[in-house]
Amino acid sequence: MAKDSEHTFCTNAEWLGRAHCDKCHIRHLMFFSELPETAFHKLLQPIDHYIYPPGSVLYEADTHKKFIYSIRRGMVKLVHEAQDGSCRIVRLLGPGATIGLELLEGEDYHHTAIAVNHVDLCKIPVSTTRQLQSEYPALCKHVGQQLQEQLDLADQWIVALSTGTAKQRVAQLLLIMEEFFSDEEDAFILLNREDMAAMIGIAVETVSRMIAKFKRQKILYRYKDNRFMCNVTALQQITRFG
Amino acid sequence: MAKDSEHTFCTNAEWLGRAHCDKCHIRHLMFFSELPETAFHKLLQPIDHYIYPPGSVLYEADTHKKFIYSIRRGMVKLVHEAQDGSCRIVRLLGPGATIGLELLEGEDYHHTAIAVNHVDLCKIPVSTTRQLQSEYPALCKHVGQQLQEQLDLADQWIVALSTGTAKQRVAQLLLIMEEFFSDEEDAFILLNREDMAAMIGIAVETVSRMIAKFKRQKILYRYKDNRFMCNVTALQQITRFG
DNA sequence: CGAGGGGTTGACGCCGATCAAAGCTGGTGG
DNA sequence: CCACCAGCTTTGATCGGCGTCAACCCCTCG
Repeated sequence: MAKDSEHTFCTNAEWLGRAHCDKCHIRHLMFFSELPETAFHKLLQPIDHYIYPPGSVLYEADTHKKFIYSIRRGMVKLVHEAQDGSCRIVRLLGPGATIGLELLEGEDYHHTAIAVNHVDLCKIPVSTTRQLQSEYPALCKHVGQQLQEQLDLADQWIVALSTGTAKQRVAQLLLIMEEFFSDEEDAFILLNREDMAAMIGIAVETVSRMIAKFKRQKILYRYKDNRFMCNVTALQQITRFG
Repeated sequence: MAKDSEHTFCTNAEWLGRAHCDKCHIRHLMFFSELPETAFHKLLQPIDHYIYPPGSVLYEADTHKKFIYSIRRGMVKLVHEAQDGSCRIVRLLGPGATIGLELLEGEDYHHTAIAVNHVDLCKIPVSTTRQLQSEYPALCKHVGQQLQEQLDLADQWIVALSTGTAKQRVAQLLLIMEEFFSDEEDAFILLNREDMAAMIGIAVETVSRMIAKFKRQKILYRYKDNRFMCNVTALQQITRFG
């Protein structure tokens, strides 16, 4: 088996071990969903499985490491930082999403990827991806699907989160959290104000005001711990009429 | 050769005739750039070549026609219209871009596509694309490239055109026009105020004010006809410091 | 010549950015 | 166990930018 040149084993707290894609119980929604089990028997580079704590930087924009990540659990934000230090979140991704796919076309990452939650993911060398792509054309189709999904998300970001009044945008954001990131009990984790502000492009204080108001109006309410629920129809009204 | 069931020949003013992809002099930048000439000898459905006048609707969101378009000349805007009638332009595409690729994954178009200019394009049936994809895996890679490019554009849209003050956004928009849509003389066509407003999400009057101010400051000036040039460094200053 | 559409400019009011200060909460150490 | 602190959230006060409405200009076309 090839040597892993980047990590010293056993001293990396985040490293959980080699991924066993052929036995992965959630492979149906992961990056290699279409491949047969035998595909993983002759990989030149290992696929590793990590857990990162909140705030971890998975990779930075304009660097050229050589890994694609498939998210198993948790949320990752893709961030663009302007030269003046301010930053804008351009995407928020969860289980099943693949990030770093731009390495298949170009040299370096297009965003900085940061763990929002505790994030559980598989780290796949680009070379492995290329190898599997050439052997299994179905993987190309899956790459296309991933890209199309992210394109749709980006478009939604423009239309829903970058248009309208602050109130409307916050409402849209909550609807998105509820739709894409709610757990089996239909509750979702409320991001901190800074992240929300960076998503919709308004000031932190304004986000806080809107969220506080929604809480007072019981449109948004704590369910358990840090998990919240919201009145979807009320929020939809707001997105339409302000 | 298969019948063209949609168009009555010779009565359609926009129809220019069958495309001859194997002889196309700009094929290197079109959708089928990687395919050998022989690939086009056994197509089940024809590929047609059209010119549409400005304002033509190529397709509408949420309809399910079955064509992908490869742009040869001119500009196409992808529009999302909200339920209240307002609309937002999420992408502006030029020669070499392919639109309608979402049909490869789903049933219907995700945007309304409208010609900005006189637009010259090839209309490719989805079935033909699938057929060629299965025969030539290289086409899959090209689809991936197209999607990645559009994803990068969408991200740029979020970061550059949906962030900052009105002045900064207009400056960013001009820089984008100059970078991506300038002709061989480095001049570009100035869009009308309504389109610009729909791109950056601000009021028409505000766009007008900014453009007028830039003209007065000679940061933007008419070159010939409706073609303009701009002072790039001045605009870059503005995007940074307002 | 008049009508109509797009662009420009002015006046006004409101939304939201900014600065500042005061709660709240979780973590640390005495 | 409580005091204290740091970081996050909330709230208030103020001011500027921008949306809105309206008038006017300019050009094209009938």
